[in-house]
Amino acid sequence: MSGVINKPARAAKAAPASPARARLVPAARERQIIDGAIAYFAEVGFSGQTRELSKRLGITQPLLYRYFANKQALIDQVYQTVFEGRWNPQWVALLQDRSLPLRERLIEFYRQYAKATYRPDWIRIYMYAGLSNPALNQRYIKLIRQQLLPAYCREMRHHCGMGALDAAVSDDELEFVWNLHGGIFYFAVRHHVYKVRAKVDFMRHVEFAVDNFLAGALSTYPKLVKSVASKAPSPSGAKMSKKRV
Amino acid sequence: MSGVINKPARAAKAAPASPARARLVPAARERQIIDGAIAYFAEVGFSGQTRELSKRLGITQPLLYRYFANKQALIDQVYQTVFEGRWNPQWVALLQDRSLPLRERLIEFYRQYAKATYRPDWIRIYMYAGLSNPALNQRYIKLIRQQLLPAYCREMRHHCGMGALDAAVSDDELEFVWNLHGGIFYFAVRHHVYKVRAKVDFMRHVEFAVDNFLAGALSTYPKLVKSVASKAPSPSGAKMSKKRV
DNA sequence: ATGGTTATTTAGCGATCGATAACATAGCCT
DNA sequence: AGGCTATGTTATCGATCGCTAAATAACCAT
Repeated sequence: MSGVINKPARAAKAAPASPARARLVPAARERQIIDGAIAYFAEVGFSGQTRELSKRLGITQPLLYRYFANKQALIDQVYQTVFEGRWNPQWVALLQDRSLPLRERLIEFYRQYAKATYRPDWIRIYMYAGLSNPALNQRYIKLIRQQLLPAYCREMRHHCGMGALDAAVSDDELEFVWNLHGGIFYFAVRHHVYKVRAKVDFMRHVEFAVDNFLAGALSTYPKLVKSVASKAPSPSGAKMSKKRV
Repeated sequence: MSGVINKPARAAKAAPASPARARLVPAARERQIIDGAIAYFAEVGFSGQTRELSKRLGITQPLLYRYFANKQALIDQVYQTVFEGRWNPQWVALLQDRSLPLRERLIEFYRQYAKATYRPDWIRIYMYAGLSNPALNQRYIKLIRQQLLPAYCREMRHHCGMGALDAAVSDDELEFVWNLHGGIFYFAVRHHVYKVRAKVDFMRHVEFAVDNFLAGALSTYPKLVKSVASKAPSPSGAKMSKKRV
């Protein structure tokens, strides 16, 4: 059953719907392979076989090696396509747009952010990548930590009425807002990785999470900033837990 | 370089320190294999090879098949050992012990819970399992959802002064408290999967997360319960998001 | 000591997987 | 129409992996 798959190649000529066939311009074929690889590796992980991938694409396995030097090169392209193509620099501006209440900004941000990244392929590839080679995740987290969260924290200060606090945000503050971020992210993990069907609407979950976070922050966030000022004046000391966690 | 590793077998007789050798009683060998498999599979995933595992154990690869029918049987034992062996039923009692403030209960719970499960092997195997076969994660999440979170929610009601509310906890409430749980869990994921070195102490992170959660809940949680009462009187309707997330 | 039981090793099969070389053909240009 | 270029396929190699059968050696009872 090896040459059989070629039979219907003639039938579909101008309609290469999903199992695209026949001659393609290299750019299109490469894109098709990458898209297929994203879907395939997201499903089974990067230990998936190139033969199975090519079968799903409706092409032969050696053809993959015409477009990618080896399997790792294909995987790298998958990484790059998934991670670098879905970051929207305007999210920072959205978070800082004080013409809207912070609550609305956060909810809108999470709607857009979730639409871009909380999808099966992104989440699963992100997890597979983290387990096998976390370098990319570290870079992505660095992006969040340096681009997104500082703006986040400054808006939190403003939200709590701590005016004119333009000092650099502390590690405690960054980790603190990451708590909201992580809670929402984990909702997506439960959904797309563990595949537990959600019992509540995602945006409803986000609304309550944001409301609770902001309500609590009114009293908690100032204490957080204060406690950091009286504890560790150094901007970034790598102090780790005594108990291993 | 195949038979070379056998050379020092004779030297170590009563001191099978780490690379245990020589004859062992079956129970001990089986335990040793499982422990080694947990460490190995946690590191490289379940696609790791049995030959490499046996090399790390200091035994030959066919010996694995004397103790386990096949690789999957060994993996199943790893699952069971890791997941079933680290759940403490007393956690529910701890959460319900009203002789302590809820804040202290939650912090103490997360210290114990993290000590048991927020470790590299547990977290990573949990993730690998979720990606390849989420059935176990679903069972574990069901355990949390049915054992832990209902008690959690009832204490939240009590915390918010909503006395005598012994009605069954709603899906909205369960998802809501899962937000705190997920935020803390994600801290461990960042640490053990993505391997970003934490900049703040874990328990310090927990304290602030719990404080913020409880402070916000005073105003948010009652609204949550109210909104659910006016919206969906059915105890568990599987309403899913309109937008896919 | 010795023989029997059984834990452990040696050797190797069959299937699979990544990768390569050689061959075939679709499509454009003149 | 014919040929040239580049896309795609067939066939296959070498390494790896799960797993098994047969040989070996350690421990225990007598």
